[in-house]
Amino acid sequence: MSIAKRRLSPEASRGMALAAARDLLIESGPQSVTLKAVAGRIGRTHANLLHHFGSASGLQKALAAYLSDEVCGVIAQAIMKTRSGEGTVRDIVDLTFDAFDKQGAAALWSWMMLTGNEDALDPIVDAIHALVDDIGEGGHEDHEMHEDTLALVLMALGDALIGERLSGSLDLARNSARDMAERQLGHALERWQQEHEA
Amino acid sequence: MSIAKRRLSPEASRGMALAAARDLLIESGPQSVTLKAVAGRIGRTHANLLHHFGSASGLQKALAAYLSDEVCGVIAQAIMKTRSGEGTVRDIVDLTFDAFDKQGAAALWSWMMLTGNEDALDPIVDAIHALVDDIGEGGHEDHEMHEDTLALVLMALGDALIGERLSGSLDLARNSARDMAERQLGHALERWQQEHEA
DNA sequence: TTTGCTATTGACATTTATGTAAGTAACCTT
DNA sequence: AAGGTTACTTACATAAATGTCAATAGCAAA
Repeated sequence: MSIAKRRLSPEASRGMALAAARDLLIESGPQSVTLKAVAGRIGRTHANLLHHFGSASGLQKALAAYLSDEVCGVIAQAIMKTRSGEGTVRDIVDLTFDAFDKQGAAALWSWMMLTGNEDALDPIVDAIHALVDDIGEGGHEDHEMHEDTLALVLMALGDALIGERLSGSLDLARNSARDMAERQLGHALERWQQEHEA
Repeated sequence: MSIAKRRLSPEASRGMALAAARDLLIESGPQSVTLKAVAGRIGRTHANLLHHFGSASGLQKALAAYLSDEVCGVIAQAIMKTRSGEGTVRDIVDLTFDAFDKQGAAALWSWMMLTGNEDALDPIVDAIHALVDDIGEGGHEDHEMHEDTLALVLMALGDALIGERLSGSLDLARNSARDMAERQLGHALERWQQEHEA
């Protein structure tokens, strides 16, 4: 009696579902990422998602890993370009801030905190750690660099959540936080440079 | 057939409910702040909360206003002490960070973002704005001070959400973000001082 | 073509949060 | 002490999210 649709490979099916979940997260927030909504976006049923991900929290974990790779990949690429002289410090800042804002990392983190799904945070932390390894690849990985990275990520996350409302209330430009982060990171990079020469 | 409990004034009832909601928010996250859970904490029924707050989102808004006043009141007090020489810069930083972490402001903001209840954010923004007015009360309210305030709040929010996980992953002390904020705010205060004298 | 595997579906069950309505009883006023 | 106001409760209704299970059917291999 059922009208089964075209069969996809498990990988393809999971990939479409995760992309749809990411879009839903960015557009409408974590609460809108339900099995029914995600399934509807890719023309499937919620039972189908349960088949592929096992449970709703399984989908959450998979989405966290998916988003982390995507986000950190973009940022790592920008850092590489900067190191080779092709990009600017501002590029790193913008990409990091965009990752949390437009790419949904901030919304995801809120969701994980809300649902108390701590396991799902692991892939994000791992991805950021890998990102730091990338930055310090030139054999230069010290305490201060880790601190500056922490500051950059914290400000990016905070800005994604309340930047718009708060900067407006304080009569500041929307990109004030990015400007500050750029100045800070610029100083940090100069410092690293000097230490590297010494 | 009903065993009606002792009648409280609407104000007392609302106050107990809001305190219980705050505790629940801090202990178990936004998702645990339901009508049933809050009512259970104060020995009432969920219908009673609907009677006092009109709806679930009415409770959310009331909680936002309640938390904002509480949090910003504490911070404003610390700033006053610092201005009069009784407190340190570190006190301001610690109180701000605690407000978002231990007092639940970060969880509240995540909740508002999650539920898309933008109206509920108004009292928080207003409270922070009032806080800035307090800081600049000595007739000293300029662009840079607003920027430094923004940076402090953003880092406090980010640290409350991911500070523990991230600092651990980067082999940093849990209070690294607070140390950085303290240094930044210290420099800013010195700068204000110099400009004030000039 | 036939057979096996499994992606996919529809129907049902469960849980939980929110909301409505009517009745009960506590407290204040007169 | 009587009566009115309303805080409070129980019972019911509704909607949405998650999960289970058997049945169907697409696709590849034999």
